[in-house]
Amino acid sequence: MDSVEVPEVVVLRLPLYVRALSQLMSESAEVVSSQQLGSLLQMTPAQIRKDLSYFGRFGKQGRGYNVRFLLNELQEILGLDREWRACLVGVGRLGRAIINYPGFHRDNFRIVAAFDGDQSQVGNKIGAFDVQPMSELSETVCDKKITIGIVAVPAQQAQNVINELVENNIKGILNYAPVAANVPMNIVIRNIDPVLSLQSMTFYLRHLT
Amino acid sequence: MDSVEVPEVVVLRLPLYVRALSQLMSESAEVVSSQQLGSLLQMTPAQIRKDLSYFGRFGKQGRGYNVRFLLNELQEILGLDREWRACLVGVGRLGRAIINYPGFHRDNFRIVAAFDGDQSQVGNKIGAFDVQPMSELSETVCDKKITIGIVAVPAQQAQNVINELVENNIKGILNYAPVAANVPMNIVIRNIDPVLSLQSMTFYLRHLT
DNA sequence: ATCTGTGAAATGATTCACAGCC
DNA sequence: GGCTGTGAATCATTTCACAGAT
Repeated sequence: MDSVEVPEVVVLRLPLYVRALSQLMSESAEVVSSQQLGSLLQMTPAQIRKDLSYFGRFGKQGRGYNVRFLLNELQEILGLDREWRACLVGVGRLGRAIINYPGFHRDNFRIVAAFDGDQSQVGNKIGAFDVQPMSELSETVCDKKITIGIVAVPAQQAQNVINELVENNIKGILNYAPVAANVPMNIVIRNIDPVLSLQSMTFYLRHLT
Repeated sequence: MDSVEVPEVVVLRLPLYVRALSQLMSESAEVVSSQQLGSLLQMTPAQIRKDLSYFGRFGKQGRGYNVRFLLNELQEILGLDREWRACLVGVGRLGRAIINYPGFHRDNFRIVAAFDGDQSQVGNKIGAFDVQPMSELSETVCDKKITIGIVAVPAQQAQNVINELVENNIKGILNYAPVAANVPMNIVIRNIDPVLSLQSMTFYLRHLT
């Protein structure tokens, strides 16, 4: 219940459980043990049980967890039982790819507006909607009940864009720009940075060939 | 030196240091303290010093770290002092976006081949090269000295594709498919999954509106 | 017999705090 | 005065191991 004392690492793992449970649902599994879930996700059963125990007692001793029930509970805990609306900032190649990526939509994250600081992009049609100028951010965020901003601008502009988003009432930021952006403590930011992933990977590969 | 006992969290942070140092270089900074680096990256100076101490003594007491020198050392530690070649598997929308993403190339990661299991994609031109059938994987990996595989296929096919990559001598995998893939212990895998990021974000946002 | 939920123990990561050097 | 490098202390996370439920 008291989300303040749930370790962040635990929260980061909950979506993995949601995904595994969704898969089990689609396979018509009715019950799953922490053991099975663990081997599906390559984690120890103890960790799964401990993680879940932060939020309640969802299992039955001797049996395991009801798949549908646990999935529902976790979705509610994560706030996934509703639609989330996001705006995209930056409609270059990356931004366009993000808009067209069907994965967000499938999981109830809807991109409902697109902005760009570049005048030459403004007014262009991208998918279903027009690219808007940043000056319309405030109004659109309010009108369309947007809570999440997706940042797909060049590194140099990212911090400014993020500042603008925060000033205009955006609460969560998914940042694709390769920068360690600064945000106020009450804002949640997540960075997507494949180059960083590769650069830590090569540490382990460097002695090959 | 002995990379086995460097904690993985530390390795994951090194690329952040590399990036910050690159930026400092471009601003012609010559020296930087753990303090300054920390405020740039929002980390404690102690953590930075401790992280670096796993690999050597790079700083000068009373002064700090020479930017160029530290950058070079870290790049060498991470194996970034050479080019890494990767192949892409899956040339759908996501795959095409990945090929066109200039960020990899800028940091010396080169995508040098593209594959797709779908016959109708094979032979199409994507950027500079032809889409190849999976049957040519083995030969191409060998000929072009590819060590990294980038997976951009639908979730359902991902594990199979990853298995094929591993069987064909790929040592590192950057996986964009939303699955918890299984790989042998000697293979390094990194997952890029923006939906997971959003789903853990909403935990903190769920009580808004 | 099987599996959860959970305190306690063990392990791991971060931060402190200071000696030593510039 | 300022800063690094690092043991020691603190704090966080994972794993163990078992009582209790089915």
